[in-house]
Formats: sequence, structure tokens, C-alpha cells
Amino acid sequence: MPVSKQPRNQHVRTRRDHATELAEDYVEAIDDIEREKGECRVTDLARQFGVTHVTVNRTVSRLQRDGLVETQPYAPVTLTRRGQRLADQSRKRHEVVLQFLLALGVSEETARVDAEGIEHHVSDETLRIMQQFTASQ
Amino acid sequence: MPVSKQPRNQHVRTRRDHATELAEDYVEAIDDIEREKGECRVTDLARQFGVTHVTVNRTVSRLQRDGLVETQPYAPVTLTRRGQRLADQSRKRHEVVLQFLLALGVSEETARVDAEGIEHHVSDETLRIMQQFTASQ
DNA sequence: CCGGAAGCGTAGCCGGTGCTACGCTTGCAC
DNA sequence: GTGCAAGCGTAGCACCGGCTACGCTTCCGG
Repeated sequence: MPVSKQPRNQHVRTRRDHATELAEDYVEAIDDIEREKGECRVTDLARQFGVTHVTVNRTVSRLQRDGLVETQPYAPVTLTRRGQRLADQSRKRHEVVLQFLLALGVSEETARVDAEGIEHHVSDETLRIMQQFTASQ
Repeated sequence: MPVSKQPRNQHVRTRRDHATELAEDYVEAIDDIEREKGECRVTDLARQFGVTHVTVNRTVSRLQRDGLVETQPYAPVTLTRRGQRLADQSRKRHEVVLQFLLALGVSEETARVDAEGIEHHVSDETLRIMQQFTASQ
């Protein structure tokens, strides 16, 4: 164990989270699109995220490098088993946060937007409590 | 008003949020440090965020460019009026989220970490509801 | 008053996440 | 079976937010 002079606070975690947010958003979106229309195309993702297909392309390459998706030139994007697992997790997390916000009394539209932003920053402990709260309403 | 074919969803907002998160974290930290020890040094921020002074330096330059902070070589970092206003807002927002999580029953340690991540993604509507919830406990 | 430690600045590297411009592939309509 | 629109890939640019390496400033103790 290194000494690690204590200050050096939780921002470190917050920053590390950022790295995985986009990956989670992507696998979640790919899963959604596959369910909705059978396959997921680069263009679908570009539309979904409001970016150009070029940006999607590069991101998908990174996800492929990291073992979360599979794709070949001019073919659809698919999830690997790891990617699918992450998508399932993310979807569940997302749903818990969304239902919690709705149970709290937030309007549907706002709840949808806020859930997007919040889901990546909620610890397991808080998630469990949100779930209990929703159930008890 | 442009047509804006509707899909193009809330992710756009989520992404735009990212751009301002770091700025909010910085002005909040600068405000904290000024209160605590009278002045805020680059090194203080580096310690606070767990990054090198070089990274802080560049970020502070950007904040100066954007009119949120003032600084001169080898001098402390101070907030402009705009920066102070943003810091006040952020501090309040942060406090509301933190108190809400505590009221929900989240442990103090987790609440502190989660509040850091969540505060930037909560709409005014949700914030108001969180405030009411905390007050009604 | 001067030497060294702490603080600070700059150059230059990397990877991520956006973009435009341009050209190749694919697949469907005719 | 050809031509065109939609989809896709690549090159190259910009900015952000990390880093190491290196050298200059400041300030305090002796």
C-alpha cells in the first residue's frame, strides 16, 4: 500500500467515470436500436447522439478495440457478450433512476433527460435506496 | 426556428453539460479554498483534483479566457464576478443534492461522492423537488 | 543576503471527441 | 444492368484534459 497523502479526493473517481460513460451510452443505444429495428447502423447511432457518422465511426472502433462491439466495413454494429452484459446493466440502472425520478414527482420529460445524465454517477448503494423508494410509493 | 427533425435527442444536452462541469468544479473549489485559507494557489487546485499543476494551469487559462477567473504569473487565482456567481450557484446546487441524498438515507460518504457526480446533471425542476423532499423529512 | 524548497510556467507528447471534405460501396428502382 | 441515394470509410483539422521534463520565481530561514 502506497502512502497516498490523504487529500486527493473523490474527483478522481468522477473523472474516471467519464471514461466509461460514452461506452455505456453506446452499448445501451445499440441494444435499443437492435430491439427496435433488428440491426444497428452507424447512421442510426449518429442520429441518436446528434453527431456525425465520422465521430460514431471512431468511437465504434474504440469500442471494438475494447471488446464491447463487433463490426466490419459496411456491416451493422453488434454487441459482443461483454457489450451485451454492459448494455443490460446500463439499461437496468437507467430504468431504476428513471422510475425513481418519476416516483419523486418529476415530470416525464425532465425525468428522461435527467436520468441520462445521472445514471452514470449513482453508486450501488444509492441505486438500491432509489429502488426501495420507488417500490414503497 | 429551424425544422430540426425531432429525433436528435437529449444526449445533446448531456454532452453540452460536460463542457461546463469542469468549470463549475473549478470555481466551486476556488471558492472553497479561498474561504478556507484566504487565497487559492494553482498547487491547491492540483491537490484538490488529483492532477498535476500543469493541467490546472491550462484549465485556469481557459477559465480566464472565458471570464470566470483572474490570475497573473506567480499570483493566486481569484474569481471574477461572473465566476463568483457561478460558484455560488454551484455550491447551492451541490448542497441541495447532498442534503437530498442524506435525507433519502444514503450514507454520508457515498452521498458526498455521488453528489459530486450528480449535481451537474440535475435540472431546475428536479432540484426544486429534491429541496421540497428534504424539507418534508 | 543568499540558498534551497516550494511554487509556477512552457514545451511537447498522448488519447478522446467533435468537425468538414471527399470518395468508395451497397442496394434498390427503373 | 445501371444509376443514384444512402450509407460508410479515411484524411486531416481543432480543442480538451491528462502527462513528463525542464527551468525560472518567490520567499523564508539561517
